[in-house]
Amino acid sequence: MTRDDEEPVGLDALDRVTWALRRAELAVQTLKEQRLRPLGMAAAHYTLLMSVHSEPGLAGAELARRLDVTPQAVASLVARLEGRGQLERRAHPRHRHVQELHLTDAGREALRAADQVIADIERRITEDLGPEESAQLRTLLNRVGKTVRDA
Amino acid sequence: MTRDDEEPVGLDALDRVTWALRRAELAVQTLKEQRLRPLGMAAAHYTLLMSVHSEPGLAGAELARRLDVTPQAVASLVARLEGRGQLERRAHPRHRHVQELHLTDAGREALRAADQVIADIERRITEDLGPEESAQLRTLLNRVGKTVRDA
DNA sequence: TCATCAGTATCAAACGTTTGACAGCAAGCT
DNA sequence: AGCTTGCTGTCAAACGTTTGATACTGATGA
Repeated sequence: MTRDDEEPVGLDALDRVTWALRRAELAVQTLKEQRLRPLGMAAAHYTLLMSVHSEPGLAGAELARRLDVTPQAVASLVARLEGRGQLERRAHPRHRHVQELHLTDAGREALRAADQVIADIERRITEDLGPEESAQLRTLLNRVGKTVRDA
Repeated sequence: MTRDDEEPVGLDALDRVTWALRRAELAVQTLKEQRLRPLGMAAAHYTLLMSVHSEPGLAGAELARRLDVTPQAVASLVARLEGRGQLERRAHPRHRHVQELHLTDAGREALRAADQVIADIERRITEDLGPEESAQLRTLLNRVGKTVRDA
């Protein structure tokens, strides 16, 4: 490296990949939140319900790991959703201290309504990109995730 | 659309583009935070310093719009960075109520150190992807952002 | 058997952000 | 001039999350 990199600071920061990534994610998240609000649901609630739906019966701590959030954050969401009757905590058959998480019928219905909204956003994106480039974007994003996690 | 989409809920949610987007952004953000911590700086601080560096002299509210955060969040960050002597607020020449934001020398130095860390992460990603696909990823992400913002 | 260890859940406190409301300043208009 | 409108910055309160600490359970190994 004989090049003279002694710039005061990178001036090319605006067109970095991670910058574009942040902007895109922020925009998507904002739109989701906005569309979900009329249904009385936050994006975090939807994410949690969807996770429980796809893998019923796992514990809060385990769920927290999958979503990359703290166990307390999950507990907070679970408490709220349980209060609404959309989620239910059952005692684990073997480990008494552990609680399995399951969706109630009301929870399934709420998730169904929310997922229509989310799926619509997803559809708008994939239609704009086209099927080929959507798949490519997914691949690239997964590769970035893997690279960064291994760092 | 004669297809029967009456699934109880999308079971394909795990390989949606927006899901991959969330995972990737989360991983990148986590790594940034982790690498920036030893320097006593949060990712939000870095972002703010970088923005002020690239466009000095703009007001807090204007800065908030560029970063897609609330003015209060900016004010909070500015207060902290000003307390550290990395940022300075000057009275606008015409509008007395408005305050221009400028970096101090200490701020420039802190930004330089932080940017080495961030640029290293960026480099790791772009090297892993290759220049061609990095550019493509950037393009796709920008398109997603634009599509979603127009929705 | 008993002791240690890993994993889960819960509590309390600190932190950062959002929301809502307020006051000040400049430009535009009647 | 006087008035409205738009934008700015600040304050206070509510909310959600993280951090740190604690109690309990089941499994592991001496």
